[in-house]
Amino acid sequence: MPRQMREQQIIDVGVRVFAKRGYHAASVDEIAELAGISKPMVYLYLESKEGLFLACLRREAGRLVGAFQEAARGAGAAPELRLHAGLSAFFAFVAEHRDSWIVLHRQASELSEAIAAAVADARRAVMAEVAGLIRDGISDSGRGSQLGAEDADFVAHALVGAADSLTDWMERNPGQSPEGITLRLMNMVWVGMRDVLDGEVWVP
Amino acid sequence: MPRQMREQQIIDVGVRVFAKRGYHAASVDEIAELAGISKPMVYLYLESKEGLFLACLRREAGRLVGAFQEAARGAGAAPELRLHAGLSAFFAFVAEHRDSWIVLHRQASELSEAIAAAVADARRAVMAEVAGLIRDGISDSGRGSQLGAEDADFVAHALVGAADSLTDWMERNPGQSPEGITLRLMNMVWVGMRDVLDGEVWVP
Amino acid sequence: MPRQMREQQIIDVGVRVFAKRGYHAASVDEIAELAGISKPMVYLYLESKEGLFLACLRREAGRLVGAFQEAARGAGAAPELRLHAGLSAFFAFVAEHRDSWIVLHRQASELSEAIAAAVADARRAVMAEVAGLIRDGISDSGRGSQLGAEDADFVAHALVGAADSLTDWMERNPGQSPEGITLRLMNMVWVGMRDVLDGEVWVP
Amino acid sequence: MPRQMREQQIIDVGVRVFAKRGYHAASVDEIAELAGISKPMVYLYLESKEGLFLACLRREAGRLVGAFQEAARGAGAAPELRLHAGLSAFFAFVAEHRDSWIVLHRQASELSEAIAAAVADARRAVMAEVAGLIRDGISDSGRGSQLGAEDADFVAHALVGAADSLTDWMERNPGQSPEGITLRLMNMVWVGMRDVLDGEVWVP
DNA sequence: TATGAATGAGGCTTCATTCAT
DNA sequence: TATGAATGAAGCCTCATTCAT
Repeated sequence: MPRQMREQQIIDVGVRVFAKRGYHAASVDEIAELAGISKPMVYLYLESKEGLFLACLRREAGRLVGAFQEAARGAGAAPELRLHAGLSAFFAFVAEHRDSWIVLHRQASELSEAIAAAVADARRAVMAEVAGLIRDGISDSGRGSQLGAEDADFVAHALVGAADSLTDWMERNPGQSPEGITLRLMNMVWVGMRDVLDGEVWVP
Repeated sequence: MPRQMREQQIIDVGVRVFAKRGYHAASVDEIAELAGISKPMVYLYLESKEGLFLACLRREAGRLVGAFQEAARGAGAAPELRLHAGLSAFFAFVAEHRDSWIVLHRQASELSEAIAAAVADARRAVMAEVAGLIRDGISDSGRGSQLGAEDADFVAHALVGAADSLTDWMERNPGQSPEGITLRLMNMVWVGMRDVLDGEVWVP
Repeated sequence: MPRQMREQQIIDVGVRVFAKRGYHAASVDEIAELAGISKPMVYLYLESKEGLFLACLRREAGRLVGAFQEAARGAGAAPELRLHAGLSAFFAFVAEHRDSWIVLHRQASELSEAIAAAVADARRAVMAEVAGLIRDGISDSGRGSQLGAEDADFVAHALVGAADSLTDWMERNPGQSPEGITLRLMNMVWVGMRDVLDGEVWVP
Repeated sequence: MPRQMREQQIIDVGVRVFAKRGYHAASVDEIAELAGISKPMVYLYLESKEGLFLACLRREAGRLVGAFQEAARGAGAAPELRLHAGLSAFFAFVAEHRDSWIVLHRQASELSEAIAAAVADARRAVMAEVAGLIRDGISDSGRGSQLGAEDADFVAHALVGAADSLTDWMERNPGQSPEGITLRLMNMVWVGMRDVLDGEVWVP
């Protein structure tokens, strides 16, 4: 079997196993066995466990970014349409390529069940707290409530994820005060939510 | 030294080391040494490596959630004020307790440097793509541009984080189509951003 | 609590725990806890784990030998009566003091379940083989068969145990050939069994 | 070196070391070193310390049972001849394969020297007691004394071993009273011994 | 008499990785 | 191109045992 093919085949298995077990728990032994080859082949083609993981990472990241770009590019000139198309492609990719997304997103499976459960609990507690505030905000606004519990949960996920990710931005922008960041995020999300409740709608 | 104190001291060190090395790479040996005690003490007080990690996780999660709740509770009745105060406390906590946040957020450090770099690269590529669209959207809107590159980056981080987190929501709400999720997210973020550009501002 | 009493109390617990877990698997921690005292007390009174075990061993061995001697002594002058009484006391002791016997006899519990099972299997195979021969011998003898399967099993146990124990004798009597030992054992057991089948009976 | 061979070689060493040290005191390190290989090989071929011990146990048990069966099978039709041949093979095996027998029989070496000595002392005391009775019985019987001290010791070993082993039988036959067991054992052994003294001899 | 706190030492096990063919 | 055989290194965990009080 030609080198190119073998390599792809190993990466295929790698993605599957890394997704299932996480980086550390995955063993080269298992990957080699599932790929139907011997361990030295893995090392010959991918250098090391890390090399193999990087190859998996890069291929899947490329595919994900590619899907986003292609969709965005094909959606005309308007930037909001391009963004919309890109996001749409992203969610579709995640829905269709579970293992790829898990490897890129890594998490959960990397840690033991007990730990993963504790992490999930903590995150769930935060979500609940935030979702509660959102719900209160909605009913307080008196704007009627097209938004139910599910929606509040949706907004909470988006908000928590945004905050989570902004901690990276914060790190890269040392001048910014936590307070400033908070205000910006509130403006973006809260104003958007309020206006949506007011009937303002965006459609592609 | 009394039991209670020792336990907290071990957890202190644990948070530091787990933050620096990640769960797998952290060794109980190192933690014991930095705590100035022998390994058996760690096991006597925290049961196992996993037990120690869980203790770290729980204590720091409790502190974070506590900070959020306390701030929210002290901010009056209006939900948006409470949300604002909570977020503010969150960002302040993250800024002040680096290690705690890293342990809770885990990530990068769990993996080797090369891998963490590759992950960061992929994420940065996505960010750049998205930030570009945001910038285009802003200039297109002709609304003048109070928002510069830094702001676009901010929005991109928030948006990507939100999308990232919504993949979990998606998993828990199987009936939802990727397309529906996309639309909701666009409405929340894009409308908010547009209206902010139009001068609508939220202040606490 | 006076030293004497404490010591006996610790030994009581020791016998129980050593019987249940075997020497290695028994932990001083458990013994101290069950005795309701702290570990240093165990060391203060019994020197070491080994010292504790030896104390258990000696006390129980003394009791067993004592029971045997006392019974034998009280059974009159005829040696076979004395032997009979001693054996009787022995079996009664074993039946009544399970833990003591297990500690003296040690075995099974010393090893993991899987290993103990394997050992038991091997011994059972040997028993079956021998019991088969015994049964054959009985029916061959044409002497009618007061002895059933249960009896054959009894004889097999006795015979195998005797052989087993004679390996020690063999070791202490290097001049003896295996063949000679065999002949002696056969004479003792087989002749006895045959004569018993012929109706010769011994009663105390 | 081919896999099969290595495995046998490891088991060879295992038997030697387990016999010398006992299961718990034996270390995989030592076994690997004596086998001239690295520890991981032991685990690759035998799974675990327990797996290695079980392999030793099974191989040696198989050999012992095999020797017994083969001898018995080749000894003609008369059951007593077959039993005789089997016992003969057993004692020969034990004499020739010290380590195998120790591993199968385990004992002494499992425990520390001091403990093993104490156990031996206790057993020796019992033996002496019993042997005394036997001697007395012989001289009492007035049948002359072809049997000397050595013989009495032999009978004592057999008798004690039989009694020892019958405690297992007793456990498996709960209906049986200690007294009943005693009577049976006396009949079997004492009658045999008496008749042997009377000149009744069994020869193959 | 009694103990809470502490440790040195050592064992089993598992990898990622590489020869030699 | 392909592999069967082999290992260095390191980690988690558990004990018997002892201070200092």
